Amino acid sequence: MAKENKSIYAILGCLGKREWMTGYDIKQIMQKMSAMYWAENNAQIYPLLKKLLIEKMVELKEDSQGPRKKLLYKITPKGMNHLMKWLVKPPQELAKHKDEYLLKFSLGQFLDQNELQNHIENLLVKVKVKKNILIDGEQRIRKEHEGRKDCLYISSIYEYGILLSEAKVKWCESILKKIKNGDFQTNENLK
Amino acid sequence: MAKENKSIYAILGCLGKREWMTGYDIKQIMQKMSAMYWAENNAQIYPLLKKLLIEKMVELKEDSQGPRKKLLYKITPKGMNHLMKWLVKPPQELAKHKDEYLLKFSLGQFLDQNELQNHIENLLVKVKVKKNILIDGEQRIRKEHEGRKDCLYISSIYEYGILLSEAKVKWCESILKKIKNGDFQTNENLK
DNA sequence: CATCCCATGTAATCTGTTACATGATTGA
DNA sequence: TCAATCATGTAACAGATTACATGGGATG
Repeated sequence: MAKENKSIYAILGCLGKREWMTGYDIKQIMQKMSAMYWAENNAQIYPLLKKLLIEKMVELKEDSQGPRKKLLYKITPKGMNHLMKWLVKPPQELAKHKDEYLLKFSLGQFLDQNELQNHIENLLVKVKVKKNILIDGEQRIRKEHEGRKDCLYISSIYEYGILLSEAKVKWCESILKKIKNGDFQTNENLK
Repeated sequence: MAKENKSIYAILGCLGKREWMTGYDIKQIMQKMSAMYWAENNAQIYPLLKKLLIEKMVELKEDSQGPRKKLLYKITPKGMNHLMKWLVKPPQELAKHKDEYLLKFSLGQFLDQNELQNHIENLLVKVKVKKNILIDGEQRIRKEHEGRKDCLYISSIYEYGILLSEAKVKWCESILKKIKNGDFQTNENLK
């Protein structure tokens, strides 16, 4: 059985929340979500919008009023129905990912101790930066989305990212302690 | 600039740790790693091994001794050098992922309260199961890999997975509390 | 005698990324 | 007037997934 393309649900979901959005609007939203749980780029969004239009999941309105031409999309009842059917089904899998940091770390025996330490310090910095971005983002969402139906959902997703970042910080710090303690077998000769 | 295919480093990394492995052996290892940070399936491994062979990053030995023919690969100095060059470079990005649970959760306003609750309970169960698998896995690694250079690396990666699982459990539980408290705006009419 | 594991692979399809092309408006 | 942002898109390529094909050996 062909796997369903979940990207279309991400797009339909955006359109379910707000009517008459452009492909560009959707891309902007996706970009914000991408930090947390979903990424989509415009080489996917525009063709998928066309596909959804052909399947009558969305409808199109051209806006020539404003200064420039915009293509505005709205979800149809058929599209909403399609979204809902998928939404109520239990998700199939936990998120899988390819993590370059962990791949390199798993091969740490081939690195010098200071190279290994650099990688983890580098990761720690990035995770801390991301955590702060998420903390700010959550504050912003609480204000901007106040009163909106999805406010608590979105801020909860930020909360999720923050909790995970904290766990990662904890891990990095414990690893750094072990590295400095010389616990890891590294490669100080070859190369 | 074309993005480098990191899958080849995952394969070279496996071969860097142990000589004369078959494609099947590599696949088995990848399968274990996939729970944590890297997934690769055999439709990628076999063609990549051939590519690596052509590029003289690995060498091949055919084993006809045993009951069935095996193709055994070993990393070459050139391959090792290629691996090392990549390994010392700072990783470029934090892991991105598409998380179906979070996507559905972000659209929770379209679900009934009990459907929303089901999704999170479902996630909580899976995360707890995964956490226990990782705890067992870490124990096993500590024994099986004892004395091996990568023992602490691999067990640390399990530790990473465990810490993240714990953070997820914490999140699910706090969300469930809020759902039961009726904090989330859900859709009890439509559909 | 069936099923699972070992072992190697391919074809077709789907998904994702990069780079590019185009051009208007806004703000410093 | 220059850069950033708004806005829509495509081509080419890279990567991943599914399903299939093949067949020996071991276990029950």
